[in-house]
Amino acid sequence: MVDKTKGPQVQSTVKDESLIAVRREQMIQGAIKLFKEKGFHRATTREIAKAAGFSIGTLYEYIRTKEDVLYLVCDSIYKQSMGRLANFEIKEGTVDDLKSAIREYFLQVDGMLDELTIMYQETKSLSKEAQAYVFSKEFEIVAVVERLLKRCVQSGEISMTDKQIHMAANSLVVQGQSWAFRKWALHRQHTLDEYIEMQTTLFISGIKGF
Amino acid sequence: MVDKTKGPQVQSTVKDESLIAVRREQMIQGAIKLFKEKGFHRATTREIAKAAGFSIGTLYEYIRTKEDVLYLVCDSIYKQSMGRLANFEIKEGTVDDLKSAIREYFLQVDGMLDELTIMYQETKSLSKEAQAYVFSKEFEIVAVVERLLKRCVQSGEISMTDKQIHMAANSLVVQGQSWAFRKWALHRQHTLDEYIEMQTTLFISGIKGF
Amino acid sequence: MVDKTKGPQVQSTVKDESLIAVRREQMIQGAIKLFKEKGFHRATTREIAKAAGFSIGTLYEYIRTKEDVLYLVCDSIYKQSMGRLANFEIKEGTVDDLKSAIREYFLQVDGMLDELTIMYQETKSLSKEAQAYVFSKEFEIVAVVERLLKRCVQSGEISMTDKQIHMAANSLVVQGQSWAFRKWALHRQHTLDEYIEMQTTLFISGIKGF
Amino acid sequence: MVDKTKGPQVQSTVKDESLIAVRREQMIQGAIKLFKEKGFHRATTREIAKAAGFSIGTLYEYIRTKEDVLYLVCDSIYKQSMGRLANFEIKEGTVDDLKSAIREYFLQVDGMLDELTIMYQETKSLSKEAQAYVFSKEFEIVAVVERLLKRCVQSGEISMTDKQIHMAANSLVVQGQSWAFRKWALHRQHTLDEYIEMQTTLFISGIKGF
DNA sequence: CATGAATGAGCATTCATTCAT
DNA sequence: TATGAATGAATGCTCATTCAT
Repeated sequence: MVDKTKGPQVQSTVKDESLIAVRREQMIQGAIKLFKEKGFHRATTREIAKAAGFSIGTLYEYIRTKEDVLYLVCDSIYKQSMGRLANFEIKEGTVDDLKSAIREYFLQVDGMLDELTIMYQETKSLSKEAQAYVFSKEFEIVAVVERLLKRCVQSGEISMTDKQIHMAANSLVVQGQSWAFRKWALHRQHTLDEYIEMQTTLFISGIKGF
Repeated sequence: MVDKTKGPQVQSTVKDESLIAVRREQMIQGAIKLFKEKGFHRATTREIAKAAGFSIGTLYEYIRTKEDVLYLVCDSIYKQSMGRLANFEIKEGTVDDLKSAIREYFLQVDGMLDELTIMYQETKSLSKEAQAYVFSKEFEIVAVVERLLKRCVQSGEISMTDKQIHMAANSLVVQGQSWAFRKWALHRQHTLDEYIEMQTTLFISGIKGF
Repeated sequence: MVDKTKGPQVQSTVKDESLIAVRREQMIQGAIKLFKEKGFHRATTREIAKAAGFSIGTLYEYIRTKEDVLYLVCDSIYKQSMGRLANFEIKEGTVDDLKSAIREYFLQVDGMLDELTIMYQETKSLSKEAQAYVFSKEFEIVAVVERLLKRCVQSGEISMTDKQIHMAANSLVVQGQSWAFRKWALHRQHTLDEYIEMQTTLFISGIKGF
Repeated sequence: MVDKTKGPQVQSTVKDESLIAVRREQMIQGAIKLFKEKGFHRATTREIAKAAGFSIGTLYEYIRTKEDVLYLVCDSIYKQSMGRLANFEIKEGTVDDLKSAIREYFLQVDGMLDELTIMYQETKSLSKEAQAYVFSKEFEIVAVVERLLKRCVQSGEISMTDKQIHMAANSLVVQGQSWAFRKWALHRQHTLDEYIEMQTTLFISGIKGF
């Protein structure tokens, strides 16, 4: 049930669609590496082109403005995380399912630490339109968790109102993301497994309190 | 027990310390307003000077680089939140104390929504040195919560290991901050009171699970 | 007695002369349309190619530089006006002949308003060499008028020195062209017929004053 | 009776009005020299700044876009010619007055050959708004001549309708300007005095024909 | 011959910072 | 101390031209 809504499309003067895909992928990978190092604002278009492996002129054959690069990067990251989240859906409504879903989610976050950090720090540099699209993608992720919780409620294992579900889902998602954007605070004190275990306990006990 | 560690000092060609204080306060207030609107990178030094109420020349009498302004702003915001957190300390170790501390903290966050958002989005633009200082301030905030939890453990009301305390304190702090940086996701669905109540339940039940 | 002097030749990698002629005609028509709208400098080679109906690569099979396009356009316009002027020659030397020649010339100008405006505004963008050629074409047009006047002098209907003839011929040509390049000043106040009539009176009475 | 209508104002970040006047004058003089050589499009802003005697940064303290420079140049040229035309007005309505006014006008054109050529070639590069303003200045010049002719009609020395006056005034103005923009065709054949004399005869005899 | 992707020199414009007054 | 004019390195973006397919 992945949302197929297309966000604002980035224009290209190149016609060959598959070439566009290839070049944009190069661009995105180069840009992610660069943005990690210096952030979006300090990265120049020339550096982005170089990191992507082509010239500044070629870069602009595939985008219209520098902001387009950021948008493509953010879009790509979200698509990547949504892709990984898709298999959460097939689970039943037991608490054990929830636990393994949480584990799965945290593992995914851990596999995309830099990407998620970029997303968190640079989204505000997008146009309002692009921001809205990125936020809609974030909503989808929260919605996945909400659906998991609803299933647990339906199965009678836990009891929560819709508001509580919405709030808890947001909390869990944020908690996961904090493993990325609070690296400096968390990674030195906790291993990923420890952290997952503790977060799972905190969350499961927490929602049982409702 | 507020930490008095001074961070990297910002140089000024002006000698009158009280004048420096006055001008920097003007600068910080103007800059916060500006950064809210356009972010640090898009705000120009001229605009900052204008927002502060003096000329670009005067601005540079009180700072050395544009980054200094951001540093002063971040420092000011942290000092402000630390000031408000100070009274948490005087509480005893009951769960009710903890609950009211949580409420107090969330109220504080709600009173500094824009400031905290700026902090979250712009910290990465600081020099490594200044970032380290700002992070140390963040650690202090977490430390306040850790101390609260420890007192609860000491009073026997709850039972947690040090690692769990560290992790839970971080979680709570992040959860509070998310009220600021996930405004778009949370404020339309929940009132502040609702949100505090749910977060409190989630957290208290959660840590009781340890 | 049309001058057959060839101007600087534009190189092409294509060998089929008739194909060259076809493609260049497409190019010239497209370019005229484009230059009307945005002028030579603001029109890109891509746009020229598109307006001509082929790709940028093909465009460059038939020219060497963007300036070549302008040259071909200017050359084409002059050839067109020279072609139309050719029949002036066959007239005798009466003032009535002169009058109808003037009318004919102004009608021709009116049929090439946009083209002449392009010529007037863009000639300076040509290389010195190409400019010289275009000027030589302009001289030919003036020469046509000079010959007309000379015949009137020979027939005894009017009396003018060579210098006066040269100057009057230039004046008439400019006056005609001004119907194109001062459109904004003249077309709202005068119909073409009115204008021709007044110009004819002014000119004929004028030269009779010599 | 110089028109004092202000055209679109060019913004400056500099506050000192008299300094603005000085720097813009430097800019205009440098730009005229440069535009003479290479035209507006081929002149870079850096070259303009250099020709004006200051840095690129300073240039942009006094204008907002490159087009502003062209506008300032055109405006300055028109103001200059209008200033010189002002004294035409004081004449009476004799044909001799007209003759000396014509002479005066042609002398003025001769003193502004390059400037007028720039005007003729670059006006089209201005924005529609700026173009409209420049055209209105041109209308004023024509209007001066119209007034001269009207006075001659009133004094009974010649007889012309309003339409004829409008058309003749335009013709005379164009004829004068052609001394500048057809330099290559006229200056080699005629001295200024010769040219003025012939043009005067042509024009006076011409309008007497109405 | 035709195509269109690739190239990079070149350009307008911005903005942090300095310094003479 | 305060001011604001001057500076020029840096940057996003364009576009004429080339060349492999």
